[in-house]
Amino acid sequence: MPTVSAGPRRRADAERSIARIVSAARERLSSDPDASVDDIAKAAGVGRMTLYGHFRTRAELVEAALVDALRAGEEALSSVDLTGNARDALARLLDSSWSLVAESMALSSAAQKALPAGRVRELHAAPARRVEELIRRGQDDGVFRTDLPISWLINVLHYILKGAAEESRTGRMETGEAARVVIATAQAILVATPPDPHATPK
Amino acid sequence: MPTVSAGPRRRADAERSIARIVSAARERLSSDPDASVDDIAKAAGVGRMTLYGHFRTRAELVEAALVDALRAGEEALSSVDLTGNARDALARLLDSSWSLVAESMALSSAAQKALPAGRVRELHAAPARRVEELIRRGQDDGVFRTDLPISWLINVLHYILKGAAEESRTGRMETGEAARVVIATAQAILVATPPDPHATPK
DNA sequence: GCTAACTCGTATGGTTGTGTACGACTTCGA
DNA sequence: TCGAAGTCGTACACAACCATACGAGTTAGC
Repeated sequence: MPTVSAGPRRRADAERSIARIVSAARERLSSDPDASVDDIAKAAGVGRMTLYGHFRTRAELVEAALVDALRAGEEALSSVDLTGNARDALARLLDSSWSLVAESMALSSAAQKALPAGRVRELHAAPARRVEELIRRGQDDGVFRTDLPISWLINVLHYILKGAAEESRTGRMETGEAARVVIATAQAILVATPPDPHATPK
Repeated sequence: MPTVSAGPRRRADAERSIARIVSAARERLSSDPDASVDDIAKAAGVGRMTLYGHFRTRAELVEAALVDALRAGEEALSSVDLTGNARDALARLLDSSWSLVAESMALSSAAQKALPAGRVRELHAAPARRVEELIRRGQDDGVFRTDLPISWLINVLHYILKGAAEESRTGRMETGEAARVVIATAQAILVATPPDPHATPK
């Protein structure tokens, strides 16, 4: 795996090529999950053979692109302040996550097809943990609801983000509007309704 | 389009073949959106050539399958009582929609790829209208929120359903649990929070 | 029972994409 | 500067898939 892991010391130009390839793979796959290896090589400005010299299969390439995108996302999200009121922290987190998810949505679906089942979810474990911790804290504080499975609460946020990304991609929603809508929707799902006026009798 | 539209009178066996093909197409494409024409023909128990005799291209076949699935869905949903409290009506509608969407999710994605852009949404217009009317009524009754675009409210329900379908498909959520979770989530999104405890100051 | 409609197998052509092989050229790095 | 590492083009093998053509057999419908 010549991604970021301990490389057996490569030459400088090889390093540069790999960087350009991974970058191009992210860019191309993010706009078309079915982009061919050839497309990506062209976009990277290298020959297809060079690419195959570093990534033996398409799957390896896609995984490297996804890992890189996740790394970049992790970096961007690590600076988000998650302290204080959980409801507001959630808003801040979503505000920063929104564009990241929107951009790498197609990439994820490419990975879904090219990688063995479960691998994508496995790679998303770290970012998911961040969300999970925030939700748990909100629950402990009595701000978030506890009557639905935590795994669903985590994933539904992702589905909402993906949905909003598609709305904006196809021009059905303004990009600026999207953040507001996503946050309002997510809060509606997560925030515990205090009294519940005409609660359904059990 | 040899689907349901006024056929130029076909023979009985042809009619039967078409029915079997469309049915097989629905079944196969619903479990694998990339199923080949050959797969579908085999599943229908007919030769590939027979299939091509009725559907000139793959796109035509996929569209026929989608139209048929939508027709079946429309039929099932037409018996749902949407009167009374909008919140409860929504629950009934989702309870009936849930499994339909879950089953035809892959089919939709197949259509997304095989059909020209926007065509899928066009075909979904009728079912979407049903949801829209319910939401509007709920808004008029003061039961549903009005601070988010109606198109988003409609689509987000669909995203939730798709999400729940995936959760259940990959075994991360019980099928029985899914309906409850979907309904609770959808209600949280749509139902207007009466007081809003610590409203964000404008 | 006769015709037209239908079915079906096999073969063929064309496209697209993945992955490998070979050989020549260029660039890094010590 | 010299060897190794890297790059690159072309070509090839291979596999799917879509779509068409031909021709022979089968069935429905009047």
